[in-house]
Amino acid sequence: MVATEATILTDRQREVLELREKGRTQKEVAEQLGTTDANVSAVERAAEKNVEKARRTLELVRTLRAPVRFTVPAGTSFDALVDEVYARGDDAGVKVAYCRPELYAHLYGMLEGHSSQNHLDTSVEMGLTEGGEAKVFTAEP
Amino acid sequence: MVATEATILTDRQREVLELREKGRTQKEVAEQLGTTDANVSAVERAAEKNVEKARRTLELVRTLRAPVRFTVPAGTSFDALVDEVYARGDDAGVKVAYCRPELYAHLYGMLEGHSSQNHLDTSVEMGLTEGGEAKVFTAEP
DNA sequence: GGAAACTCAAACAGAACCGTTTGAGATAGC
DNA sequence: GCTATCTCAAACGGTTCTGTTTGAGTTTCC
Repeated sequence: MVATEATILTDRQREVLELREKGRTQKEVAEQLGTTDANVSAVERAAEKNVEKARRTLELVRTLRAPVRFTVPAGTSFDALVDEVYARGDDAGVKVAYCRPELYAHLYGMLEGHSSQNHLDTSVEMGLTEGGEAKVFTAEP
Repeated sequence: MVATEATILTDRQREVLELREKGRTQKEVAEQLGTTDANVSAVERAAEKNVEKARRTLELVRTLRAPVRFTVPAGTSFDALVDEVYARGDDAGVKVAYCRPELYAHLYGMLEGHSSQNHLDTSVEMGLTEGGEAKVFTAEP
């Protein structure tokens, strides 16, 4: 049995996840635990939600610990934005982990909701992690 | 500002972590948020606990998803244990990510509380992850 | 069509967690 | 010694989460 201590999963959730991982159907798990399949489904869903939360938490922390942070004003073009990211990385001694076209595409994807015609609609807060990943801090609308 | 949605950190915890990350003292953060330094300390502590929980959760899940699992009986020597791990990995087509002395040392460290004189005191449940990491499932005493 | 496996939403009581306050105690630098 | 910084524990009211039940829907395979 795997221990749950100091985890955001409950014992029940771990139990269900473990049996399901072994290939049991929800009904089989339900019978073994003395409950209904609908309940197993619900517990499994809650467990997955928690795992996703844990994943996002670690990503948030990595973002918070970003050693490089700066704000780019509205109206900036993507070309200028890419330049800015490289420049800030250089200043702080962080090597950006993307080549230019990669970074361009990455930022374009992240900022789809904040841009039109290759220019930013709103000002955007950016960061670079220790590993050189580019992050956008501003929440999606 | 960084978003907290779908995370196990609360907005308050993220707020404190963020300001602290910028180098503010707890008292400065307390003044900015209109509370006491003891409170900031408590919130910061809760936040760190949550981050640790998230880390352990992901590790637990990686363990649960281990494709190779087996139990080693009490009395097994570390030499035999190491052999067993390699054999099980071979059987399942998983390449163990350690060379022999590494694996030996790794297992020795993990099983310190469960062994004496190079032999296991108790039976131990083991697993190999997809990446070939060796895990011990049995909880520490 | 029908059965099997699974999902979804609403409701409920009990448990866990939150931020905060209070008061006391480390720990380090001057 | 004093001060600044941070920690720790106990307690509190309030919020959130948990597992469960019930009843009704998918989706998928035969």
